[in-house]
Amino acid sequence: MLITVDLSNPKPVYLQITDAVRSAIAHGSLQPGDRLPAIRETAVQTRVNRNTVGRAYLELEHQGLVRARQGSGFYVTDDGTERERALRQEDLDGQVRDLVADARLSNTSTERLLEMVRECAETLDRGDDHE
Amino acid sequence: MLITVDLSNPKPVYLQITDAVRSAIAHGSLQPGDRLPAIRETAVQTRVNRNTVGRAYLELEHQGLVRARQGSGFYVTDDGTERERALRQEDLDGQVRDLVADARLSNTSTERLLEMVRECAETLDRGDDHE
Amino acid sequence: MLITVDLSNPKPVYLQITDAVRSAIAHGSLQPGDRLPAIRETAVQTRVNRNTVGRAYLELEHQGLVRARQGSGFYVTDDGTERERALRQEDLDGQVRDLVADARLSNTSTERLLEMVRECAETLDRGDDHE
Amino acid sequence: MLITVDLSNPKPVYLQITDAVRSAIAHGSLQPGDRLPAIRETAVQTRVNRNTVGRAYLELEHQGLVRARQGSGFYVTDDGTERERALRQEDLDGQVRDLVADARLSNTSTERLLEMVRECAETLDRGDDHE
DNA sequence: GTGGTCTAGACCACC
DNA sequence: GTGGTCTAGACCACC
Repeated sequence: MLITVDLSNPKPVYLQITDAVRSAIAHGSLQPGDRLPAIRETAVQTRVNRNTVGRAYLELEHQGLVRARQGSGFYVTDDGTERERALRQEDLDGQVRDLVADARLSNTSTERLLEMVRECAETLDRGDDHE
Repeated sequence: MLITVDLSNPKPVYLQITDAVRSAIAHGSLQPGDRLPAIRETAVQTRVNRNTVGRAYLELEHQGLVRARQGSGFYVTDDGTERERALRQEDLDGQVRDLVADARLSNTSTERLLEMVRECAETLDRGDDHE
Repeated sequence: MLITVDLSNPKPVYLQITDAVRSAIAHGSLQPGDRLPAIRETAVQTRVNRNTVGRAYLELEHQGLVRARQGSGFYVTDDGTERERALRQEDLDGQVRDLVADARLSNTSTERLLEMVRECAETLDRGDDHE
Repeated sequence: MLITVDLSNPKPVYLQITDAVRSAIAHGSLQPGDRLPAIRETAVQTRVNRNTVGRAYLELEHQGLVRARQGSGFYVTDDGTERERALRQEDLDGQVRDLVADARLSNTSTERLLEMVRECAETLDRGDDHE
């Protein structure tokens, strides 16, 4: 798994790191029992301070996705994959609720909203093809 | 125009106020040249501090929707209605983009996403019926 | 002398009226001893409330430019013309001081500032020719 | 960068702070990506309330010069330097237009106005020499 | 630690 | 009356 960090991105660096790890867990490139890249290693590779990487890993531990083993490293928990998917689904559900509510507030019909989502997805697809 | 504030709503009070005014502008109940209710008046009516209402109005001024006249009040700008509609569309566009991007990150297909939006809208509709 | 009021102008109506009267005094079309148009007359002619015109005249009285005579009307004071010119000069002096100070703050040289003033005046002249 | 506040200055404190930051951006001592001194830090250093500093920073954010990152601080935006220079030019242009227009209203010739500006600048220069 | 929101209350300028 | 500025201090979210 590869972790990339963009310092010009307004998203905090530690969140960029947790997102990268979470994506790897969601995609299966990191599975229950797998070890995360060492903090030092990730710090060197991303040119980020070790404390920042440590904080990102600690955050993942708080979410129950990984577990630290003294002197050994961070490992994806047994139910890490499930938890990750559940968390992600919750986030997406919340976003959809917010979007639908805001569309109401701006007098945008459900049909128009669905169209906007479809168009946006297609634009992204076309962009992906070219990359 | 009526401004209501819900303190249990996680959305900051000052944004609830800007939203109420923006809706009134969008719906035409506040038109270019119209005066907003005075800061003190809105403060009393919503039981919110004057400063908070003032901050909401300042925000609206920064968005170019209203303009303060010293000693007189806040008035909807000449292009307030257009600006309001343009801003609203921008906001929704951004939300849709974020949602679609996040759906990708969680391996949610566009079809599934559209379904989620449709379901959420229907749930809201049913809720509206009962109220 | 003609007083015109533009309701869409952000400048308060009563100030538009005092400005018109002051200009008439400065230009000499209203001289010491001359009577101002009656409040009622001006109100009808400008389609503005009588109270607003009254307030404008009161303001002019506070500035020592005119004097009310019970049951007769408002008259330009003996030293109205001088006072008007002195007030106007003061205002302009203050504006010049502010401008020069602000130019300093924005690293604009005096030469550049003089050029800006000259250009702006020429543009106004050209605009005036065409009207 | 050093921010100084003069309570005897009629200019509102929060604008004195925005001016100081804007000057630092214009001069290059604050560049895109640089962090502004923390709100609390500036508040202590200038002996001004936190809210007032916060309001100044918010103003800068509305002008697109800086951007807040939750829990991290305020950072000069990528196009902050350009925006700052464009805003500054706009401000000065507006002031010059107002001055020239007011000079017309008081029958002051362009030549006389230029002279006033020149004199005022020289007086300021002499004052600066003595300091 | 950082910024974000809110209140209560004072005082001011313009009107 | 109207909005504009400022303080002191509380509490919160994110970090």
